[in-house]
Amino acid sequence: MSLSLPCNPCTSSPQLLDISISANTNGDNNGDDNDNESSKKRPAKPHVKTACVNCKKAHLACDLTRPCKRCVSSDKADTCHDIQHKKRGRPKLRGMKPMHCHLPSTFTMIQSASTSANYVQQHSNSSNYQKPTMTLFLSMELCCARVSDESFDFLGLYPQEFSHRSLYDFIIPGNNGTVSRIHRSLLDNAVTFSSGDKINNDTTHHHQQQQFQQTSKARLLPPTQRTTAEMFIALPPYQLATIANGSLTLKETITFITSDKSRHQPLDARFYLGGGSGADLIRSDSLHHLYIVCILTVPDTNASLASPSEPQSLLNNLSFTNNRLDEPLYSSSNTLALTTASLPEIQPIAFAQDQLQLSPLELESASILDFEQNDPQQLDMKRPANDTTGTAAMESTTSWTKPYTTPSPPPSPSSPISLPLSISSSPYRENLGNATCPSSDVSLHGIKEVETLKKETAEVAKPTAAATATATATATATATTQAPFNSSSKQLSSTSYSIRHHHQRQTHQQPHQLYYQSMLSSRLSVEAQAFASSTKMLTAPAMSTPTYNVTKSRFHHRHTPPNTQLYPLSSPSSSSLSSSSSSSSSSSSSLSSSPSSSVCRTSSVCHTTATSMSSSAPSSLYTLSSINTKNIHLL
DNA sequence: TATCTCGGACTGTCAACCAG
DNA sequence: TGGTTGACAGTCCGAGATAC
Repeated sequence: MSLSLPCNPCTSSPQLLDISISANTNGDNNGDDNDNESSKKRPAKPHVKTACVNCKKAHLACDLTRPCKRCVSSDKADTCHDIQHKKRGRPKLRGMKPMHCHLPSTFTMIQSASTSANYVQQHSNSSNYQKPTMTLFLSMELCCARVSDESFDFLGLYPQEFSHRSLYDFIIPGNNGTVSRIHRSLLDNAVTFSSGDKINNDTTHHHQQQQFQQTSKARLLPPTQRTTAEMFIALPPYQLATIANGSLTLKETITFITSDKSRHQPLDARFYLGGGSGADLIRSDSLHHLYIVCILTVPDTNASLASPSEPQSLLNNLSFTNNRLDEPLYSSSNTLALTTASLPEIQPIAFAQDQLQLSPLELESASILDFEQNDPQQLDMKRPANDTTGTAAMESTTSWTKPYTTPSPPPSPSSPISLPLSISSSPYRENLGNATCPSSDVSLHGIKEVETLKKETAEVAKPTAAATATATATATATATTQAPFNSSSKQLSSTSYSIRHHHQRQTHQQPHQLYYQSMLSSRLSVEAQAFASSTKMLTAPAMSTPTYNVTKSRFHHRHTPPNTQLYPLSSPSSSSLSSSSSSSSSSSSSLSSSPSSSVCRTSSVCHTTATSMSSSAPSSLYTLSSINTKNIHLL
């Protein structure tokens, strides 16, 4: 008769493990006549406290070692790691907790503590206003690596519930496009920032600008941090929240799905590239440290009415005080010292938003325009200042501030917020064209300066673009390709088109598209998946995932349609997931599906990056078969 | 035959509830 | 306050499916 020993966590210790096993052995020896009973009852083998991701996926026994024996035997040692568990036990009654109550949490406390270190508390009385913020640290694939405790207050979801899952899982399907575009913008921001690692600080401003233009070019983004990266756990939140040198900050109101799936919660979201682990967009060798930070706040109707004369935080390092994240980032008085003419030296000029490029993303690309047109006040982009890693070139940006798109009424002429600097500074914004500029909160002065800058940039761009047709994306391309969308630049259209088409023939790809090809996660946006599928990795750079020998794969036989060339990202879905897949993304379905199993599968996909998938073919089997790519086949 | 998938049993954890 | 209950999450057995 076997002994049914409780699987106490203490049994994880080797000593107790041995005791329990021996007890079981004794029990079996004493009662071998009850085979039927013993066969029904579980053996007393204690469960490990945490199974590795591979064993969990396979529903197989794991052990305490890492890599576990099973992973070693199955050649999956490189992907053998623990996953973050959800909170066990009966959940607290969610209805008992008032929404958005600001309970002290470790995360918040740490973040608050960071205020003194990384934030500038410009006005003392602003500290009286405490607004809870929810922070998400995401991989460059928008998979959640770490989430602050406020997730429960905001969405009724525990931080663990975000683990390794895509951000798309938590937003309404209608916002997929918005998030996708933000994602794309961040990727472009990362990929097309100046590749000139060294800019001579002694050069004159004009020379510096030219040098910046010349040294700027598209570059390849190396494999970045996965959601399981140690840094997400090891680094304190305030450090992770540090913005990467050169990153843009994108603001958008995104509607999230709460724990009560029938209820949605709109939140103001700010996205920027995280530099807490040393990522610096100026230094190409640090790009693999990149990740994405998303800060969420509850939309504040009063914020839009905030008077510019109210105490506002100065955009310094992180550009705002963390307890004022909900506020529009009005510039402080010293913002006026900045002029658009000074912007190019620090802006990521190598944006190539070739809107009319005849790529598979044509419609999506054009939607960038819609993005702003449809809701011009939603997108907020500001120049970041940086943290301690700021270079000399970026030091001039430390006072960058940018309150641009808030629902607030246009500032008064006496307001220090007279110039929407981010518009002129951001090539992304520039790319949107004047038609995309919100009319309500942009002063004429600002528009004129924007157009002046565009013209200047375009003039510099023309010869450069013609000479560098082989470049994937350049700032000059930005200046030319945005022309069709810019009514004020029509005089450049003809030239721009010729240059653009020539450029298009050479590359066909934008920076973020290169990234889509390199970071082959099913949790990427539909756009990314579609692009990676359509381009079939033919032009993928050196960082591309090694091709997977699908001839050994089961799903190749199961699911591969005729004449379909398989690539990791575009691998067909498994039969188990195909039923729940949707064209928008697999995210929505996974959220609404059954808890444990679906989460398990979802997280497994999130773990899958180019590196993991390329690690070994057998280990890719599961992932590949789990990827939902129903929409891929529709392309 | 080997390997993989996955339903579901079993068990741990924890908040809510309740009796003393 | 301590015990009980219930809800939920994690582990992994084992049956069935699939590949070779």
